[in-house]
Amino acid sequence: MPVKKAIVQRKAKGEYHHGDLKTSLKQAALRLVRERGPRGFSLNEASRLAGVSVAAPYRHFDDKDALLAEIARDGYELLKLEIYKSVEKGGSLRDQIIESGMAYLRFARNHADYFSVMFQSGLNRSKYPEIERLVKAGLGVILDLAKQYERTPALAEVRAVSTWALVHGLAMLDHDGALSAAAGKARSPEQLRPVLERFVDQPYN
Amino acid sequence: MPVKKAIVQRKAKGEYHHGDLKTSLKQAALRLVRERGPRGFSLNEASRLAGVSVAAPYRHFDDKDALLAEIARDGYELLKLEIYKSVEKGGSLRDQIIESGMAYLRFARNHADYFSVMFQSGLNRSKYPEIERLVKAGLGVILDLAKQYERTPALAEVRAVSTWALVHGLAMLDHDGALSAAAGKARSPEQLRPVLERFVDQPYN
DNA sequence: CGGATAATGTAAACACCATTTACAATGATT
DNA sequence: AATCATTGTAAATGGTGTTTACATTATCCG
Repeated sequence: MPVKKAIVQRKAKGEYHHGDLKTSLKQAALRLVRERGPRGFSLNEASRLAGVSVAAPYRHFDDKDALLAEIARDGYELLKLEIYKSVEKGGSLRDQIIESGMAYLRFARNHADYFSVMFQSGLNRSKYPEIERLVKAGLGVILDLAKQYERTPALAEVRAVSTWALVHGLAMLDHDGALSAAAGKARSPEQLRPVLERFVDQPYN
Repeated sequence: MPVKKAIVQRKAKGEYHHGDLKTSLKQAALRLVRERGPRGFSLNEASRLAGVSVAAPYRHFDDKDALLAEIARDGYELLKLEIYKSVEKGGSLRDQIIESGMAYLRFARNHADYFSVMFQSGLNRSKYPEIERLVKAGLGVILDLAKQYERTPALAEVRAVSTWALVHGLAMLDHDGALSAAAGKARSPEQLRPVLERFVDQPYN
């Protein structure tokens, strides 16, 4: 019979060890980001949420940035998975491209907390090579699709870069409400599908 | 004969008043952002750079966020100016659209510090209506161009949103080095011009 | 099994930071 | 010249990131 789970697993009262402090800290951080924005997160408060002293996190992370970076990494991995899933769902090449873009847009919506940490926390990504690696791998997927879609490598590169930028830009603008603010109405990711379709369907001559 | 200007105007030794503390603080903040990233800025250090006590900033800004917000506002205004300039430079409608996009890309490069504060500082923009207003005005420009460029309002909206997103996405990816990292070589904004041209030249049927 | 050792926690301390308060110096106005 | 708003200071408060020395627990090896 499992103990009732809090949103963030706290250390049990009489215990000395927490059990899974690392993931608890990440959850706590994400919760703080969700509630107070990408800058509203402090290690101390996360420690408190996990029921642990303020020095405990340093057994699991070099410093605050390292915790943030690991969350970002988790986010990139999550995003990668969702994109893979949507590509593997098959369909025509064109549909694969569109679906992977839609997966990106849905990710920005459904995991706004991760998205904030990934793109708005001001993290120095170059200090964390594993993240760089994931970003490049992400572009690799897009580039592969584009190469099949276009006749020449040069066209493929243009196609890949612009598709990536368009999707990322849409996700960004959507993420901080610029789109719905501009339109004066709420927008679901699905409503952006035509934008993506039009873009993908246009030939590069 | 003007006094030799430091990068950030410091208070003169014997003086009690600074003279232009407000802009000095903004310059100091921008410098810190430039040198240490969007999170590497503290009011205390900015005060020190301006040669003033840590309480002085509060005569000019409600709090730290208000200073950040004002810098962001300056950035939006600067961007607006550059876009206006490039639109007014004339040329065909198509060229106006492309040139305003290029102005955006150049801005992200030449004013990376402002760009960071505007889009990566995690500022709560909804708390600062003047910024919201500027963002909407920016979209207004794009929407106007798109309306002239397309036959129907619906097409114009799609055109406007996707153009905005593409340009913003390119600027973002360029800003944090994702593009050059992916290509394995440096990229100048000019090298992105073909991406923009192809996009604008594609008809929406 | 039991003891050594690694892993994981705590408490206390440090320097820094954002912000407030009471007060001082200066500038502007009548 | 007296008055009052503006703009600065010093000192204090409570929060933060991080380190250090020490305590507890888990793990591994004889």
